[in-house]
Amino acid sequence: MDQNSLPPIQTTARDDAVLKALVGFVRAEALQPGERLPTERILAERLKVSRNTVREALTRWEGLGLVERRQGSGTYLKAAVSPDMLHLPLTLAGGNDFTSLMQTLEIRRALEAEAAALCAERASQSDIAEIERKLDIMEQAFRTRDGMSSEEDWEFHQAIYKVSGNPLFEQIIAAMHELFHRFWEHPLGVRDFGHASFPYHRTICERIAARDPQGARDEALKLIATVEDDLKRGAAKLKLSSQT
Amino acid sequence: MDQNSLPPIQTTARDDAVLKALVGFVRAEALQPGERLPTERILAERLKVSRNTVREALTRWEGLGLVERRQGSGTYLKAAVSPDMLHLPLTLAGGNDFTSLMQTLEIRRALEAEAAALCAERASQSDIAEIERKLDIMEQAFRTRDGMSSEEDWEFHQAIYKVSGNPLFEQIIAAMHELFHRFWEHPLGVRDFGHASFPYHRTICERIAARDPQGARDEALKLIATVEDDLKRGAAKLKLSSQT
DNA sequence: GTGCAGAAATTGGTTGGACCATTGGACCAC
DNA sequence: GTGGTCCAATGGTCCAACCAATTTCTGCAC
Repeated sequence: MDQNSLPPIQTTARDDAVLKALVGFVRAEALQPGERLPTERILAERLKVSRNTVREALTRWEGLGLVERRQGSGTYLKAAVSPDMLHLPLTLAGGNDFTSLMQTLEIRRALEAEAAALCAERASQSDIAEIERKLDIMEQAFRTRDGMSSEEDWEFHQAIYKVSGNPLFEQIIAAMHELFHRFWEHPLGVRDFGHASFPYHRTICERIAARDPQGARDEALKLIATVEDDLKRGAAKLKLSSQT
Repeated sequence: MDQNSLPPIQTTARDDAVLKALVGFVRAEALQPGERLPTERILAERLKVSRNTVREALTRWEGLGLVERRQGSGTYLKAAVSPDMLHLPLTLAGGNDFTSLMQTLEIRRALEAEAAALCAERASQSDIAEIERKLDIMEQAFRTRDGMSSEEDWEFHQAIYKVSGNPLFEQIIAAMHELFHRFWEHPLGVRDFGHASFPYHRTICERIAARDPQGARDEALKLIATVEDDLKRGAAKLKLSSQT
């Protein structure tokens, strides 16, 4: 027998019920990110549950980054919600060391290559034009400021993920990106970090425009490889300076 | 001005303080995953905070999958904790249609191949032995029950992710796995779903044992390709039957 | 002693009510 | 307008119970 055919009854699921009701409310009211939710006291009254229960439910959502609570002000929606969301709490033990950063790059290497290949397969003419536009903006910023620009660089990559047709790429890589940059002010002291990756943005774009999935994949791999090299150089430098 | 030079002050941080103390406790007692934490009442007393505050803190950890609460039994550690853990909750919008399932497979294809390759590079002799053991169990189950066994199959794959040395692989692929199986009782009516993937488990294992990253990658790609084929066959069948 | 049903203790889940700290707007003096 | 004070609204914390699920103990039948 399929054990899923008889799910365990949920006699106690107050928090989840509250969240479910809240999803319904958000959708019914068409609340957008940034807007304010009802106060805890009102929710408790409306849903006929204790305010404490409401708080536990909201604490869950807060931990998931779906809402933000501001004492004295209210609770605000931070992201879109839908009934069939899947929450994936990524936990990276070890934090700010070299290993963790390298791990985010391993994930990104795999996904970046796949996204570039899919993009090359599926891009329409207008898609390609848009990617080239982002590339121009990025190269412009690079020359003007004589260095990689996180902002414009990121937008170029996002354009690729978008054209890949699979929103999961953007979501997951964005998570890796944030994980990476959370420890990235300039802790590793590599001044020209990212410089080496610059030329590969154009080559990726060219392979996509040529509808060459394998070529796009290869160029994406080269790009990530340069970032990995930068990271290793930074780590070596750090190790050296901490051994004095 | 760097806007980071003047971060907002944190006047209240009771929950975080509780979690910080709890991290210290877990490390001091060298608690392993599976072991039980002190009861909420004891924690409240020891930390001189309300039980409510303790509960909010634990709710956070529960949402992050670090801890599991069982009414009447206790609160149990589910994963290793460290002071400098990094959490990034990722929420994926799920869908139950063919496209969504295909998208999870695209992600999995990229990650599965990379994980297999890394595994082939990094596996020790004992790692290989462990993977072969899981493979034997899976094949045994396959022959006994004459069909793919989700449970044993999944354990085999997990063994590979583990040996890859990067916990993110397991975390992300597990999410894709759940997303996939959430709408998978047998909705597509493909009886022998998964049969075609069977032989590739052994070939992957062989390439890993031979320390052949590229070979392992190729076999992993073939495995995912069979699943994609099954999915497409199921979708075609479904389309046909719904057109009657 | 063994085995098992039922009582008792333990533990997380929920409730209601109270008070504190922060916020943001209203109002006022200048 | 500027700056200050006051005040109501809101999230944060606390307390003291009680409920519900689980575990442990107890005592009886055998």
